[in-house]
Formats: sequence, C-alpha cells, structure tokens
Amino acid sequence: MTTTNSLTYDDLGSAAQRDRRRRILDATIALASKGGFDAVQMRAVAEQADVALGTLYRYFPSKIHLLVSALARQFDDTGAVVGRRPVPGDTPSERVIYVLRRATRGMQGDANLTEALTRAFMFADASVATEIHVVGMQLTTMLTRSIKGDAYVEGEQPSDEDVAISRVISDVWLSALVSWVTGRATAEEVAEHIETAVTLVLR
Amino acid sequence: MTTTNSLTYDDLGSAAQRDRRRRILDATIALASKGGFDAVQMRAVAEQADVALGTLYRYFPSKIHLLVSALARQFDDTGAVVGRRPVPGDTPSERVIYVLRRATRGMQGDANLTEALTRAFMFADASVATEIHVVGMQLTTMLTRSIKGDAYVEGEQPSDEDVAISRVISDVWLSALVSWVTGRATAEEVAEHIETAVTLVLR
DNA sequence: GGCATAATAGAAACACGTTACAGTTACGAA
DNA sequence: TTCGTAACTGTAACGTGTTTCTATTATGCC
Repeated sequence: MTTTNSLTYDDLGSAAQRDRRRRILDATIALASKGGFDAVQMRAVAEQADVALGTLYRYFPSKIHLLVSALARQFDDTGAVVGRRPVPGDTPSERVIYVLRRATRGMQGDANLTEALTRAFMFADASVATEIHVVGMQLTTMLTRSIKGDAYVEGEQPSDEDVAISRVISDVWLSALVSWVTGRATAEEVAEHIETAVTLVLR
Repeated sequence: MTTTNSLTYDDLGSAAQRDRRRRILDATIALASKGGFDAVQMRAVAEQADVALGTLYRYFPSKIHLLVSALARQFDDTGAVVGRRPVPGDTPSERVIYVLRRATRGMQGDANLTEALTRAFMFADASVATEIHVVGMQLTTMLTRSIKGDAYVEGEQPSDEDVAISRVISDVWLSALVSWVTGRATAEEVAEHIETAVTLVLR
C-alpha cells in the first residue's frame, strides 16, 4: 500500500483488511446483542474478532467509534431492506408512524444491542461527528421518504420543511429511546409518545 | 445515630454530614465547571471535599448519581429565580423561544458544567429516575407556562396538547444540547434548530 | 527473489471508576 | 464515664478503556 490508510470507511484497504473490519464489527454486534454496552469490552472484541488489541484500536480509535460504526452498518444492512418497497399508509402521519413502529419494534426486539448502540450514540463527541452524521442522514432519508409516500421521487431533494419535521421526529425518537434503554419508560410509553409527537408535527 | 442512613436526600443526617454533603457537591460543581465531565474524577472530588474516597461513595453510589444530584441542586438554587415574572412575547412561539434562548444561553455560559451535567443526565439509568423526573417536571412547567403566557393561571392543569407540545420541545432541546456539548453543533445551530422546531410545533 | 515500509501480534503499563478492608474516630445509650 | 456501633480515613486492589513498545508478518516495488 502506498498511502496511509485511515480504515475508517468501508471501501478502503485490502481484502484482508476489509475482512478484519467485518470480523470486528461482527464481534461487536454479537457481544452487544448478548450483554449490551458493558459487554462490548475491547479485549473481548479483539479476541472474538481474532485481531490484536492494538489492531482493533487501529481500526476504531475508541469504543464509541466502534459502536457507532456498528450502528451505521446495521442501518446500512436493514435500511436497504426497508428502502425499496413503498411505505404503506394514506397520510404522512400514518406512514411515519408505521415506519417508526417497525423500527422501534425491531430495536426493542434486541434490547441489549439497542442499549449499547444508543448509549454510544449519546456519548459520542466531536471526533465521531462523521459517523454520527451518516446515521443522521440515513434517518432523515427514511423519514422524508415516509412523509412523501408515493410522491417520493428517487434522487429528489426533500423540502426544508420536511427536513425540519424529520429532525424533530428524530429528536423525539432518540429521547424516547434513551428513556427506554435506561429503564425510565416502557415500550408502550415510547410508542405512545412517538405517535403523539408525529401527529402533532404532521397535522 | 440509631438508624442506618442512606444520606441520599438533603435533610437527613447530622450537621456534620450535611456539611460533608455540601462540600462534596461544591467540589463536584467546581471541578465540572473547570474541566467538564472528565475532570470530575472521584479521587479529585474526595480530595477537594476533604473526605475519603470510601466516604464519597457512601454519600453518592456512583459518579452519575453524584453529577445528577449536583444538577438537581443547581436547579433548586436557580429555579426559584426564574419562576415568578411573566414571560414576554405576544405569541406562544415567541414566549417559548424567549425562554429557551435564555436558558440555553445560561447553560452555554458555563460550557464545561453543562457538558458534565448533560452527559450524566444522558447516562443515568433507572436508579436515578426520581431526580430525573423532577427535572422533567420543572421543564414541562416552564414550557406550558410559556405557551399560555398571560392566560396562565397558578395551579391550573395544562391541557394534554400543551403537555405534548412541551414534551416534544423538551426532546428537541435535549437533543440539541447533546449535540452542542459533544461539539457536533455550534451555539448558533442549536438556537436555529430549536426555533425551527418551536415554530413548527406551535403553528 | 530481496528490500523497505506499513500493518499486525502480543504483552505490558497507565488512568480512572469502583470495591474491599483494616484501623481510627464520633456518638448515642446504658 | 464506658461501651458498642456506625461512620470515616487511608490505602490497596481490581476491571476495563486506552496507550505504548518491540518483535514479527504481510505487501508493494525493483
């Protein structure tokens, strides 16, 4: 290799490096899914991914980077599934609520993983801004697409208002998620709160 | 003393114990104000408060409890000051934006302290639900009062819709604050985002 | 193939939250 | 006052995120 490689993004590095990165993220997801944030221990990740601790830190400069990158990959993997089909529902509210209910249920189905990823997301500082921005864009895309429904056209920029609405919904969703993963709200309360907010913003 | 004492709440314990608790919280605020979350190190707090490390843990079972308790005391101290005067502004949006701008500016005036307290708040789990609920109620009261403006009547319950709106605004505010303390957004972006959200929700 | 350089392994060490514990002090009860 | 118990001190130790360092291995270039 002729240039120093940050290894931070998907498509860089040799095949062996891409495979190491994949193994590391696999191990991260597996450990998070089994025991949550605390179970994602750097030594354990390194061992399970079959890389040295120093190598792990070469790929991901902190536990937070690691978890947020894992979150981004999860979004990539499942976002593609959600992406194609039209969102059911006759109004923006119905469509957004449908999508969020699906997403929330998915996350609640793996509480430990959600706890790990959410905590990392909330603790991330400026050095993780790039990864966070990726997740934010994915969320915004998902929501603006749901708002437009059939009127959505591939590649078209969403309106400023739709983006603003999406950001508000994202904020509410994130707050609700934090309440839930920290045990301060039940799944039902989260669902109810989100639906109230969506109908409020999209009336 | 005849009974074991949790020391978790303000009015328990001897004078010497109340004084220790005060010194601990003073040291916490001072360290947080100087260097943020990372600077609030338990050994440093203990030393500055002139108590042993074990004693610090006897009073506050974790760093998070310590910081959230410090936040609660800050709210107690400053909350009374804000409470009485009517909120200026002719529309709900104007009043809410005024109040939030004031509060945000206050927090941004002590960035390190805000960072420390916000991080603790986001990391708090169910064991601090009581203190967190208190803060949430104070926020809701502040916002519903701002929405109603002159129409506000002491002791009257706010409408369900006003409460829902307040919760959405709280969520947006908290998310914005997290973005700011983690260095992912500037103060201007925070102000702009909040105002966009408020006008959206209160149209 | 042989060399220069980057990447990796492996292990030790450090930082800070947290726990454990032995000795000492404060304080109410008898 | 003396005693018994709980609180406090001081310190060591542990767990986990992070850093550092040396030896080894892989990789691109001639």
